[in-house]
Amino acid sequence: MTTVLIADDQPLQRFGFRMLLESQDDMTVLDEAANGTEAVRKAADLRPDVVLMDVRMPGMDGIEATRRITASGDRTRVLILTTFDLDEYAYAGLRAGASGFLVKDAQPEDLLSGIRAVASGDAVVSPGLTRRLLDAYVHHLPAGTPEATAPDPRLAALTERELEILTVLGKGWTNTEIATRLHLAESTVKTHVGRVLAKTGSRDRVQAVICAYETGLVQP
Amino acid sequence: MTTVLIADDQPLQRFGFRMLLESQDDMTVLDEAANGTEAVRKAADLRPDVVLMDVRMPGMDGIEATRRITASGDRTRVLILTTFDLDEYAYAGLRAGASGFLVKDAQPEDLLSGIRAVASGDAVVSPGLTRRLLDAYVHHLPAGTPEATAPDPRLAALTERELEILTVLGKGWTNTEIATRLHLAESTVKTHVGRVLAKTGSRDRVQAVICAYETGLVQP
DNA sequence: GCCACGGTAGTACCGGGGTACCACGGCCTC
DNA sequence: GAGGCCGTGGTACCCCGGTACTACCGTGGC
Repeated sequence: MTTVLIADDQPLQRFGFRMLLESQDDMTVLDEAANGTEAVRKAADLRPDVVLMDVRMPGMDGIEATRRITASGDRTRVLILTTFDLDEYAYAGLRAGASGFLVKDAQPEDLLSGIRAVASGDAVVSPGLTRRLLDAYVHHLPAGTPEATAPDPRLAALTERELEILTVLGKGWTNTEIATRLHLAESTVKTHVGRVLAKTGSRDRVQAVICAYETGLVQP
Repeated sequence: MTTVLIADDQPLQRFGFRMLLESQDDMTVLDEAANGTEAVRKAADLRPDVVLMDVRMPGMDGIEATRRITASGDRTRVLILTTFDLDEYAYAGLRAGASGFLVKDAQPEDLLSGIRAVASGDAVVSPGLTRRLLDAYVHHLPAGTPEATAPDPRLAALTERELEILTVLGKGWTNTEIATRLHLAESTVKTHVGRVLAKTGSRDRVQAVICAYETGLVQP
């Protein structure tokens, strides 16, 4: 069950969100807040999974409230909602620690799936902003990916496929899961896993996962 | 009306996508392709608004096909679909010019709204990847993220002994090793491990180790 | 006194994981 | 064409890991 705190200065807006969220089996609205100060206090009090945060509010605004909530150390995630997808708001909100940024004219389903994604630790931003973020990101990293090609000697002997297998081992997948999701026979998976263990000097998949973390192939 | 070309080597998968898309009033499937070469040819021929592109295909893969399609100068956008969100695929695909990257286990509505977003020039990536992109992006900005993670709630329920067990699980120890090195009976170790798994929501010790890394209990 | 909780330990059972081996097609390089 | 590497698949076997119970003993709180 995902618990939500709604922070918005417009009662009618809050009502709409509450109706939408309460119609879902897996969501419940803990409380509402009409400004940033109230949002920070109630977030600390109720420890909701997600705070639905409006940007423009009297007194403390949503950005500052987001900063304080994410700085508190609680697990609470903030999803910022605004009427316009002005970049200044978005970037400021994301730098303040928000897990997402959606425009209010999004489809209800988008809002719901956004809340679910944020609650599970993922991030969500509206498509228009994604485009701009992506451009900025690709522009910032012209050549390679963060971990372009593994420099760690322990992974040097691994083939592409074996690196792939090691990566999904790092996700905690079982052999049968790997088989179905990669469209392979389980015997093939076992062969690959066996070779990964041999080449990385791991006794079992647990040590292989540790190896994956230590080499930076997968990251927490 | 958004025109779409479906590129996937699995006929059943293509059929599913076609059924879903054709059920929408504003979409039409121009044609299908079973590999990258075919996708490039048909994209140049039919000039679809969007190409739904699978990554893994025999012959030319989806990444290379994406590169050629976006390099052609046509207005055609490419939305990459894959079974799992391995970063290598995502980054490679996005660098190849794709406008989006979604995992196949996404909700049908997410796929549809993704196609519409891409067709209108926006970009879409799956929530999990958004998180990582965002982290990388924010990390590149002057103002850092206040990611001060206090003791993770997933570990809150664990007793001292159980934290100890989880820590040595993170070292890759087997049950018998834990037993001898901590001077316990193996049955006791099993009891502890079982409780750790239950409390951390892990299916097996592999997932528990991942949890240990993600919570920062053990570090690479 | 009693109860809850944490740590310890036991038994029984079964499924998945890991090993050892073999095999075949595709691709590359001599 | 021969050989090697890689990815794929198969069979057979054994053991560890995980589950589902139950049980006892301290300690601390009411």
